[in-house]
Amino acid sequence: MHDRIRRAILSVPYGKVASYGSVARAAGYPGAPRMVARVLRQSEGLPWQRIVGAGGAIKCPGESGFEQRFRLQMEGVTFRGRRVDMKRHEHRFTKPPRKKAAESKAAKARQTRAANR
DNA sequence: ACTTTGACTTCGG
DNA sequence: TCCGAAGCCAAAG
Repeated sequence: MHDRIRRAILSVPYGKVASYGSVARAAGYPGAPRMVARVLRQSEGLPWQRIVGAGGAIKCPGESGFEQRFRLQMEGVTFRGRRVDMKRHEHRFTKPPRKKAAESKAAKARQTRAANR
């Protein structure tokens, strides 16, 4: 399961961010955002700075939070006060490791809607 | 085997 | 906008 989460995190492109919840869902574990955080701490070599709290909030405590913010800005991510400007940098997952007809249909509908919007 | 804890989320006040 | 309570999952103690 760590792998799924890890891959989901790695799939977040440079200059974009994703919420713990999003990553969890994308990995196939909706309702387990806390594990995402756990993986981020244990596993090395991950773009941890791209993972933020719901609404773009920096959840890392102390210095880490400051560093995260700095790194994101380095990637061109803009901030709206204390949070990331999700309107521009929120990454939308596409659930790669999922292949059920119903789900891909739903995903497609979602993307269509997003495109229209 | 039980309780505590955490880089979370959502809902109310 | 900020703070607290409840829900939730897995790893540690």
